[in-house]
Amino acid sequence: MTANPGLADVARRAGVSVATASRVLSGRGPASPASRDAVRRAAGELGYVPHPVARRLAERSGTRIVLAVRDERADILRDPFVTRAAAAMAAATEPAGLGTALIRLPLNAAAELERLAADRSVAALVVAGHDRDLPARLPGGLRGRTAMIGVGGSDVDSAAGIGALIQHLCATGRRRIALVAGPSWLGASWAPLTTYNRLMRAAGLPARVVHGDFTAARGRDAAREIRRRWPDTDAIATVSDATAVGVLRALAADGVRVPADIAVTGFDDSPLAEAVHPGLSTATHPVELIAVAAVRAALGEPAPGRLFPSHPVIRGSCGAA
Amino acid sequence: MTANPGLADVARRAGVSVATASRVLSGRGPASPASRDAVRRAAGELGYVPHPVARRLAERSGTRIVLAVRDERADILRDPFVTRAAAAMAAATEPAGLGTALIRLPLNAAAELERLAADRSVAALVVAGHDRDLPARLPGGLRGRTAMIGVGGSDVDSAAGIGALIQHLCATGRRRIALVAGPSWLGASWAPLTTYNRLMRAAGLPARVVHGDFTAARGRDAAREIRRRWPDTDAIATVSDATAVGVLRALAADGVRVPADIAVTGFDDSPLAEAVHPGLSTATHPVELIAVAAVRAALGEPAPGRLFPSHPVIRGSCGAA
DNA sequence: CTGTTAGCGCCTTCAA
DNA sequence: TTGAAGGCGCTAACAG
Repeated sequence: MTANPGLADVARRAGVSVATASRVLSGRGPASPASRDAVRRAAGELGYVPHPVARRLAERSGTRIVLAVRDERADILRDPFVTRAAAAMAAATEPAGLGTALIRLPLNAAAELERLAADRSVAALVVAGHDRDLPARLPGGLRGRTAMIGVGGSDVDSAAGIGALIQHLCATGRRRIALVAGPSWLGASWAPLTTYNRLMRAAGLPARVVHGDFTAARGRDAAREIRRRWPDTDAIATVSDATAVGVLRALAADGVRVPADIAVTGFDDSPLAEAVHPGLSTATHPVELIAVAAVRAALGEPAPGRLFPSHPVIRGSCGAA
Repeated sequence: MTANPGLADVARRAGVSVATASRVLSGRGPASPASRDAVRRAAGELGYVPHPVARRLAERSGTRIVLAVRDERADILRDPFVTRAAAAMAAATEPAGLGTALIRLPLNAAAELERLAADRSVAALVVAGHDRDLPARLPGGLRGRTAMIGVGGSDVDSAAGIGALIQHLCATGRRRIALVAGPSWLGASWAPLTTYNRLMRAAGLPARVVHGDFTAARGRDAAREIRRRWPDTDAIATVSDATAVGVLRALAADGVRVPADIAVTGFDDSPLAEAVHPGLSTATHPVELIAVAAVRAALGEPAPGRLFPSHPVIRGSCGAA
């Protein structure tokens, strides 16, 4: 077996020029059915495999997608949400001959953004955990090849998912429902919060909100704060499984029965949800679909959608009172 | 601001040829101190950023590392271990201008391996979850640029980590210690198992082994099997947190107290371990370090090591009897 | 619709 | 130690 056949070999065997072979194989320019067939057949017979790197160089398009996670925490790249998204992107970029790179972007990182914009190996950028005004501060060179995960980009319909859980709580007799919301600076916190407020108002129930941060530690504190401020609370909804786990731990430690005394719900449907006892009622978070949609959007391909459904998963933590 | 400066611009400004500029900036060929300085300065003043894609094309080296996970389960790419490893690799490849791609490799996947070998965008391959004989079946083109994660490659010192947990069990008075080992076909199952056997023999204790598969469901069944076969068991060690969680669930459901009646240990120090109640004693699994070492090894760079330490993390699940 | 001709930006022999 | 020249493999104008 000789070295890898190149486009020239295919063209020669098909009796056409390299330009025509290129057009056929890359699916861009025009080509007659006849030469189309000839090229395809020749490529097949030769076992031709295009060289993605050469292709990308010629079309000046870069060979990798960078997932930039905006967060101040140094260990954010180990966060389960981030690893799931990065892995999904790495899987999604494989068939295209591309790769995925992962980077943390401190909130104030203009220099890093400039560097990414100047790096011609970057085909596209996907940003997660952004605030509202990031798009405006994006270097010009990145515009048109950047997609967002979260508010304003590919996102989970957290309002629907958490809304369904809250309605389930109402339907099963809970009347004093508190919410551990997300951090107020994060855009993603807004939808669940307004949904909660709307549902409480519609049902004539009081709104009881404290803010969390997606950690179990804060969930613990939040649970205690809620019980101190509103002792008759009979349900605690949260916006992340990790937070809900913290709530469960605090309630168990304080001798509160779940779900008999207080029902608890999470969000994400992570492995945690079915590991704890009682099983945590939660709602799904299709991170993989979202990540893939963001990749396609960033590459300028038709994306399969922007808002992905979240389905409630009912387990023991919000059973009958 | 003009377009991105190229090597030619740098060379012109430094008063040397592009060849010399290339030698200096790529750090390969010889170069006199004088031209070295001139080139470096020119590059700095121009804000020169090399084009990784062009460079890789010229040196025929590929632009991405592929992580291939060998498993029959279609959803293996969502496994927390896999996502952690993929994310770590995506982070590790970023500074080099490379990317990471993720792919599942069925056990019998010669064709896929051939495809990877023929794909010139693949700089290197990292294989996880392999069996012993994979290296021998690797296509020739992949040899020299493939690294393994697990037995025979970059791995966690699971024998030490799990050994420490078992010794802790012994030291705290456990005498009937069972092990839920890994699947027998997996090379990684061997080290913990032999360590367990050795420790039991040394302590004059009976060996009680059943096989698991890293799932909670199997952990449940394994716990029941153990209690049926050896009713006086007072500790159950496992080789994964997920399995241990299944064990905990089964014991709780059957009215067995942990740790009073039976102590339980896991492995991985995953988020599950501190979410469950009682907290799961486990040992750390430095997946990130392992993944990075595998990347370096696959790229032919000096790797920081092959066997990474695992430290026990003691929580409530193996407290005093 | 097709072929010719330049690149894409860098590396690397080779002779000097 | 240096420079000139020829790739790396493919795409993209531009005539035909």
